[in-house]
Amino acid sequence: MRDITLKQIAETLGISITTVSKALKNYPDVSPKTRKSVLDLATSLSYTPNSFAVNLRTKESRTIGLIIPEVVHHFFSSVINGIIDEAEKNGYLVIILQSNESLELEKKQVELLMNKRVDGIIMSLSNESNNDEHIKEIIRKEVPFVMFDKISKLIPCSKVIINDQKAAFNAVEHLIQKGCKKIAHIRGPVNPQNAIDRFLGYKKALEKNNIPFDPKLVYTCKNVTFEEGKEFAQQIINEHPDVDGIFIITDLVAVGVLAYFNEIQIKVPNQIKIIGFSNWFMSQVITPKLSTVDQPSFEMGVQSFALLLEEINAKKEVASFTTRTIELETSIIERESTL
Amino acid sequence: MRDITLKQIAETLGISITTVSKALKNYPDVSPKTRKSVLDLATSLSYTPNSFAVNLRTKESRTIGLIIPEVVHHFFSSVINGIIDEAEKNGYLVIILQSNESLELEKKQVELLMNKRVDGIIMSLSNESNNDEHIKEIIRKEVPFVMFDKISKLIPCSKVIINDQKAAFNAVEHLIQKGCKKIAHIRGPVNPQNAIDRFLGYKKALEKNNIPFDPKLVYTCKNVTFEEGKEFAQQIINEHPDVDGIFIITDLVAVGVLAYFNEIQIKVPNQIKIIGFSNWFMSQVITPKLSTVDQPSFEMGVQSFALLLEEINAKKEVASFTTRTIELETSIIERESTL
DNA sequence: ATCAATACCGAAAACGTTTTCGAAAATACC
DNA sequence: GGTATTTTCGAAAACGTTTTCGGTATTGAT
Repeated sequence: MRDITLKQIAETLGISITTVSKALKNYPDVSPKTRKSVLDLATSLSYTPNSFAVNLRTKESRTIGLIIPEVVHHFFSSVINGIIDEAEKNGYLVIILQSNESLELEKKQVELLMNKRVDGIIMSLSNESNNDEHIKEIIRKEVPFVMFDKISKLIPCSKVIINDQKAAFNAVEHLIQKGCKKIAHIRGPVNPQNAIDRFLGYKKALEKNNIPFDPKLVYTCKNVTFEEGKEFAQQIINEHPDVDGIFIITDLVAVGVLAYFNEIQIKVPNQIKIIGFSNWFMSQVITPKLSTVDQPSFEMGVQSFALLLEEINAKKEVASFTTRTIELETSIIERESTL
Repeated sequence: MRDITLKQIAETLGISITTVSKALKNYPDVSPKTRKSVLDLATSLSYTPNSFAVNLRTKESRTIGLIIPEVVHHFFSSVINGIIDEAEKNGYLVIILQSNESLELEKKQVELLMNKRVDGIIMSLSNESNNDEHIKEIIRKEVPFVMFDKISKLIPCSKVIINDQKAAFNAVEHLIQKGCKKIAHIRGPVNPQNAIDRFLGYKKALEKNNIPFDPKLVYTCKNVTFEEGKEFAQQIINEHPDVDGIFIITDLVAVGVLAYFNEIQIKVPNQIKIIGFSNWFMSQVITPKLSTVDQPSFEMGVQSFALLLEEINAKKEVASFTTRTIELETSIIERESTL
């Protein structure tokens, strides 16, 4: 039971391959009669074009690549969701690869996708990424390319981001409005731009409200885990027992902090107020419910693909294309941990 | 700056395309000298074969398709992780599609992947799936096919599963050993085999321990959500205030139950003991920590791909292939909610 | 020097599609 | 009926690779 090809249809109908192809693609120069007979036979044989041949001929695969640090992560899986959805609506499929936060692997994955000749690549940088060569290679080969969330400002490409600095600023001001006087910050790793920006937002909010900035109150995550949250919570309590508010890089870590405070019976929000980041599903399920910054992850995926598609289409029509940066809105979600 | 092709290498070297191709693929009938010159030029031009052409010629894409109900789900994203990892180790890429628990969409996704001519398909059924025609079509077209977790017993294909019935049996016996006398069950939807099996395991454990089975103590989820957990928890307390143990289809719902009990100050595990299913990350983070059944999701992904690869290779060598079913071990994880 | 065996190379077909361009057939116009 | 125009069709090239098979060129043996 071999696959149906144009040739077979052409032979059984006694016409040429050309005409069959044209009939199926609604070319104007084929008579209604032959078109109908082709269409009828094609559907009755349930013909589907050989995508390998189509790819070769048209030089496009209608497939895009997505590289993210990790799949098992609420934020990223939610972005994946948005990308897959939007891609499918436009007839594109998505190949997903992980960098596991490793620069080496990230490079390899980029290469893999280029060799696969995907029509475009969407990517969020790994924390290790401080080297841009492999990214620049994408641009140089003129493969449509969009970055989201963890971006590099040095790369000229379309981007979908949030304003991390502003969002962090608002989060910390929220703590201040709730009466916090001495606010610690558990920040993300050194490299990623969004960890830097959130830290800067924290600092600015303090400055604007005349709270002295104390670098000793800033704790830096290495792996951004639940366990790190617990450890830093302990450190903070030991080193600065008078801290009354903590702004934390992401909900997962914040939940670790809450867990430790629950253990040693420190009352949140009475004694210490806590605000996280990302609006992870879990933050509304933990006790006390975690205040956080909502990050529109699904929408980020949708917009990322939309931007990529723009670039893909521009490339096809050999039209000029100027990269764009879309900044999505965030909002403070007030729950029990800052009440 | 066009792509490098065999032809270009051949021309600059003044030899034939054939020889270039053979040199690159280590055919024996090319002299060491020409091989070296080809290899040198190829690397210096950083030649990579055009995968579209290779696909067409070899009739394989080294790409597989994966269809799951939803990406944003701890269990599935973890399986994805296993599949992607194992696939990549073997030189395969993974296209991911969601069925959103809809039969209609599931059918469409299967069709998409077949038209794309992926080398194989891995799938977990949606809850709506009671019709098998689209699945049988995969088998009929002899596309290598593996199902995991939510399978259909009627389809003759390789499968990776856990023994849901046994796992549920053990979970309920765990409750009994901890002293529970009246155990309720929040079960999954009607169709999926694993919801049925877990229910049967619950029933058997009661029987074996001479606890009368009461259908009124069984609550059936529609959407398997956190909210449903809260609702059913309320119902159980109202309708059967003397229930002292609950076995719940999955951790997400169990966390909903815990949340409700926390709200109305019912003590877990003192007043009611609770055991979930899946060992979702969150279950060890909530208070009280949730006892649960560990389901090796990553390993499920790994094994699923391994089985698929076996079938793909058998097909390539036109070797016979008999489908296999791998049953992975589960284990009870005892935490605070059943202490 | 002759013959056989081996080493090395390339022509060509094939994978299945898309698209250009010219030719043939049908229709229109006078 | 002859010419001009429009419809309709198909030959052929192209996309870039893999692989078969036959053909030289080279080596070795005698």
